[in-house]
Amino acid sequence: MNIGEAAEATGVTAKMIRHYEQIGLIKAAGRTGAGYRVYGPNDLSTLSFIRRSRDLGFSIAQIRDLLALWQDRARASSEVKRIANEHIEEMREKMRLLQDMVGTLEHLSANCHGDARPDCPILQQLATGDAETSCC
Amino acid sequence: MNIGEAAEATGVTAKMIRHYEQIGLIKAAGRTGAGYRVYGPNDLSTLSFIRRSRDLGFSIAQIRDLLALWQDRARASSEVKRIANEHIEEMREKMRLLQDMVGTLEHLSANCHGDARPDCPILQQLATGDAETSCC
DNA sequence: CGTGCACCTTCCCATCATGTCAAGGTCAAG
DNA sequence: CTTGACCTTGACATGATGGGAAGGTGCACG
Repeated sequence: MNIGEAAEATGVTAKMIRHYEQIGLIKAAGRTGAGYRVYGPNDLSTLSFIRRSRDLGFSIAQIRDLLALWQDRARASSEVKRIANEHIEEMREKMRLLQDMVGTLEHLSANCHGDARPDCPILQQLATGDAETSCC
Repeated sequence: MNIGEAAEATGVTAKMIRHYEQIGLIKAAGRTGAGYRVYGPNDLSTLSFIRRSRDLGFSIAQIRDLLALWQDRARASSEVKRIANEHIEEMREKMRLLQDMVGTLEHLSANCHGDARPDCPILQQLATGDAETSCC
């Protein structure tokens, strides 16, 4: 199986497959006489695993660990769970930060006329750091 | 005022001030005879404006627009509000994506024993794409 | 006046995951 | 044999930021 077919089958682009090989996330694929990379069912499973991990937002480093655990028959599920929970916490933290920013900006936007006049609490806040519109 | 003092005063690192100058976000600072950049009160205001904008998650491109509006006395606040609302929507979208990932992963994690045994619904899902633990 | 230290300058490289583009080799069908 | 689709490597870009090297400047203290 060529890299293009493997890409099609797993949803990982050919570009990324080569990249993952280069950074050592996956082992180097076999080659034909002409130098084409060749992929078998095992490789496809690994690539699909990576794709699903990325879809869940795991970083390359985390995927590296997950792959190692996946291929370790003596693994403890606690370790997998730890990585997952860590990642959940990271994502929750990102959401918190976004929520804070959205909250502030929503408040400012709500107090902005949004018409042709130039005065605007959003710019006011950005310029001075004063909330001026501490209305509530 | 030196770049270091300006950085201290505004919370924008010297590194980033130079960078913003290079990409044309701020105009080139004046220089002393020796080539040191010099900053005045106006420059500090601009840098603080940028810093607050970044704290609210605006991209450089958006900040460029906001700065232009800020310096335009004939601006319409509707334009500022539009940029802000656009940004709010972007952030909400990011939160939605995160929430989806967190939801899925939480579900998997909740069904993982997290003990010394190797079987683990998280790895199961990553490997096969089957939710196996469609318990509820 | 000299020395040392903190600061400044420019320039290059790294991150992270991904995309784009270019120049050239290979394969299969017509 | 040509054409077109595919493969190869390599370089460069993104966005915002950090790190570091190599060399010049400013100031205070002895």
